[in-house]
Amino acid sequence: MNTYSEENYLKALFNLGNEKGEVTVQELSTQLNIKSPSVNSMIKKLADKKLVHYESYKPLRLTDKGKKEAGLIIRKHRLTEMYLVQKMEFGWEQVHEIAEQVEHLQSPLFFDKIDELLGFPKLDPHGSPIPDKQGKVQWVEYTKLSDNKPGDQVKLSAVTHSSDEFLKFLNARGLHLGIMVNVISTEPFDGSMTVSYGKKSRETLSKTVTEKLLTEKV
Amino acid sequence: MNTYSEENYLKALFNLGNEKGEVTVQELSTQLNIKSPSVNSMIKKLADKKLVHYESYKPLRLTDKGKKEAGLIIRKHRLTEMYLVQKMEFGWEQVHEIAEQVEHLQSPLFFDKIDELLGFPKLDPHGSPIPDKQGKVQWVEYTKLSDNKPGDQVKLSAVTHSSDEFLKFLNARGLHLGIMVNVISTEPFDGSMTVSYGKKSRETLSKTVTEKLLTEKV
DNA sequence: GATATTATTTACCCTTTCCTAACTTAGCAG
DNA sequence: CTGCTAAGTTAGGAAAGGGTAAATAATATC
Repeated sequence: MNTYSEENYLKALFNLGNEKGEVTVQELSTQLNIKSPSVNSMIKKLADKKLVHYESYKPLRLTDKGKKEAGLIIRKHRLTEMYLVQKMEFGWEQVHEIAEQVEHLQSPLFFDKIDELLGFPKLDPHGSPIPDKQGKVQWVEYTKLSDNKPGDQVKLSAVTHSSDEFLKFLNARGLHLGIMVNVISTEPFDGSMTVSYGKKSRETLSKTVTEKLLTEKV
Repeated sequence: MNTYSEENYLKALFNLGNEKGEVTVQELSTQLNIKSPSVNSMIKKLADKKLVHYESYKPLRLTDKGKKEAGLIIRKHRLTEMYLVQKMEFGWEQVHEIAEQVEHLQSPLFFDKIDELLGFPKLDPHGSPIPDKQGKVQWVEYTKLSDNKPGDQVKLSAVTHSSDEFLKFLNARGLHLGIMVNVISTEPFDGSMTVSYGKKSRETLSKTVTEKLLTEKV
């Protein structure tokens, strides 16, 4: 079994991995708020446990074993978030912090029950896929809102960040998952985008926001 | 805030305390499965934090501050157990282990919500009182089943141990909280007791069992 | 009251996971 | 190709929370 700290490293490696699954020591250090020498030594420990591919001065990559274990932690995190929203009346902006703690609980019984009570959900409240019991993630193809063109009509399906502030920002503007968004225009200068949705006929969103929103064509 | 380990010490001190609230190093050591020198040094740390009264070679006692913090941990434990049984379809014999972990979560929001969803319960699934938000326990006066006399009719209201094996033993015999029990006879030799309840007209229980069952006169 | 036993404490050590300071390597600018 | 910079690494150390072995205090027994 992995320690609390090891689990956090695995999760961060999983979340930070680019297309190739590569992560630098520095990125990990920033994400975890742990200085790089400490990260370095923990990575060696994870490499000993065959969870991470490690070569000096090369980017880090999870092994298949590491990916699986990370996936299982993320599964617990996302199942928890879904349970908190669906069964305990929490808002989608409140659940991340609680799930950060609950994900470390060791009780298959507990998470199986959550899964069952939720009817084996495939997505969490932020639209992220819930890994299966083998830790495998079923990737869904989404397009960033920022990559859409004027005239496009898309469904808001997921967000890539779930910080309290960002989700409150969306709440305040009536932006929730499932809503249809029409792209009216884009501003080449700063990448901002003017859209309409629900009762809003004109709303301008900065690129910082639109690139964190994932959409599907309908 | 206290660490995970400190919380376990506080809880154990609370649970082991006799009428005077006294606990020996050895009792703590046994309960926590930690050798006494380690217990001794942790106790000094807790004494520095004003959570425990400590004098060399004297029994240990929680301070008022210590009692309060222990009470709040036990509150989280018992609320969790109640939630697991009432809202998640777990059996009363399954919830202790999960609650041992959940009790360490830091999220007032989460536990307040549980409390609310349960309708502010006063007792957990084993009949133990749930401390209030100040960590205060409302003691209820129960009599051990073993202290009753032949002819007594009592209600089974609580158990003093919640190990999986003991609760399964009770389940197997149809003994659940709230059931009425009639004392038929007691055996002076080994302290065993013959009782009737529900559909059972004769059932003999060892003293080991009857002294773990708490009853009320009706 | 002396001695034997048990409980508690002290001294010292180990592992985990973090840190800072100093060094090394890789990659880029000129 | 040389040297600079940034990223990564090594060395050494601290705090937390465990452990063993040995010393000391309290308690029980004769």
